[in-house]
Amino acid sequence: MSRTHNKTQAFLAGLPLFKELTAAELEPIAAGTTELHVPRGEIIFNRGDPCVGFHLVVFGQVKLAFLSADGSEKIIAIIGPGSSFGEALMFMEKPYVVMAQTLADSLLLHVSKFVVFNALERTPQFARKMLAGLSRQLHGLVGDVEAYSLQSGTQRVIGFLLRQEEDTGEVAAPFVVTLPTSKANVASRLNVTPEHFSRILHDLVEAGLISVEGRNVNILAIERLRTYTG
Amino acid sequence: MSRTHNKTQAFLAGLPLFKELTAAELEPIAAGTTELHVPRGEIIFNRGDPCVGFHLVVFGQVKLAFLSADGSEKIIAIIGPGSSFGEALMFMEKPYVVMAQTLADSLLLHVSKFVVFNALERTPQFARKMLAGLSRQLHGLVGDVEAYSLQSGTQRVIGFLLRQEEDTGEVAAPFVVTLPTSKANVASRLNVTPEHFSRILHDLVEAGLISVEGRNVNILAIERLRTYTG
DNA sequence: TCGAGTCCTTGATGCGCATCAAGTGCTGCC
DNA sequence: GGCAGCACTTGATGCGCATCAAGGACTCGA
Repeated sequence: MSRTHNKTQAFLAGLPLFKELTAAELEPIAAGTTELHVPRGEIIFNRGDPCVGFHLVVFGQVKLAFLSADGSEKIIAIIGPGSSFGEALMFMEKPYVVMAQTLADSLLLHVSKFVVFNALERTPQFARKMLAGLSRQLHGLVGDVEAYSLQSGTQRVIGFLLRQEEDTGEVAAPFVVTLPTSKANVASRLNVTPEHFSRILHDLVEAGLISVEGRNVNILAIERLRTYTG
Repeated sequence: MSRTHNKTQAFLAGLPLFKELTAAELEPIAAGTTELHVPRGEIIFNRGDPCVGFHLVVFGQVKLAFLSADGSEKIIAIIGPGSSFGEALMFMEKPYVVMAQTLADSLLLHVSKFVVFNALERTPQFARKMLAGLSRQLHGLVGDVEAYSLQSGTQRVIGFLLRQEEDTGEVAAPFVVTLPTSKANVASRLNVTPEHFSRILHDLVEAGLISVEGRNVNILAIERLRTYTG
């Protein structure tokens, strides 16, 4: 076992996905895993590229997006440390349908399809974890579809702000939410234009529900925010 | 083994999901499976109901939808024979986020969480199949998100018509596509109002690309349809 | 200290689509 | 045969949001 594998294995062992595996089970997985140091703005894969494994974010930030015919793009997910992406296509033997690009200098792990499939044969807990991971992603997408279909842009923005709060474990207003990336990126993630996003924030400020300083959003009246319709 | 289990087991054995399992592996799964004869219009589960297994459609048709605050609904999937639904929530230990309702008299199988988890422990091929199934659903939803974000209503309708053609294995125009359910339901699935859907079909007829007779849509010029923008 | 680049805001205009409101045609049922 | 009820269409109107077009505001490097 090389030194690199040791380090990789230590990374893997810390992730929820591999938590319950023994060192002996983890070792072959680490052997099929490569570290990727990717500077900000680099493309990890494009739509149409073949998928030979899946990715994990150790640190940094990655966006998943598709490109429209006219060159503009739509972000469908922003992936942070501890999360993975690209599993689904690995199990379908299909090329990627979205592109992935770093939003910040990042350390990624790429786990090859081969060792994943081997691990599935041997360790049922790993299969359960993978199933749980895919299920979570599916659940998230269902939520997105619901938001896109049933809610206005304003409601999606409010929902996003409130979810950030949940994630950071805050309980009562006032408190600060920091946008995970630029406003333009968040806007794309929420399926509105940057201009519209700006106007929505403006309206929420006018209504006395939030205040904004750069990427920091102060939640001033969380209950009124929850019930705000515009 | 009861007679009912025998029949259930025969159903299961015919499904892709269980194709590679031996009779001995299938038997306990059949034992945890119940047949549901559900008349058209019946609700199978509601948002918020606990999830204790997943469903398979043997024959009939099921819609998955969420309800908006004002009582209207948005269909996110129309499930036909051989397909399953509700797996993701089973693996997440969360209540349903959508409701399911039959669009036609249907025969469903409900496979309990318990036997699924047991089968996962024992048979890796089954885990692979489940992973593939979830991946396919994820892939479909990503496609939906792309369509909602990047395409117009007209493009979604055209995409839908062309996909029906793929599914039925047709190759060259002219040929007939039959809508899987009422126009209002298809419209909801495509995230447009029934009125708008009607106008879109009207436009396509005017452009000489299709003709419509009830639920049958004649594709007259498939290539021009592919490139039509409005 | 200037200019250039990024990121964001603000305003004017218009399109896509929903909404509201009547129809029309069909099927079934007494 | 006539009426009820559903599925669909057609028309008028308006809202939500994109688009196009200029600005600010901040950071950086020379």
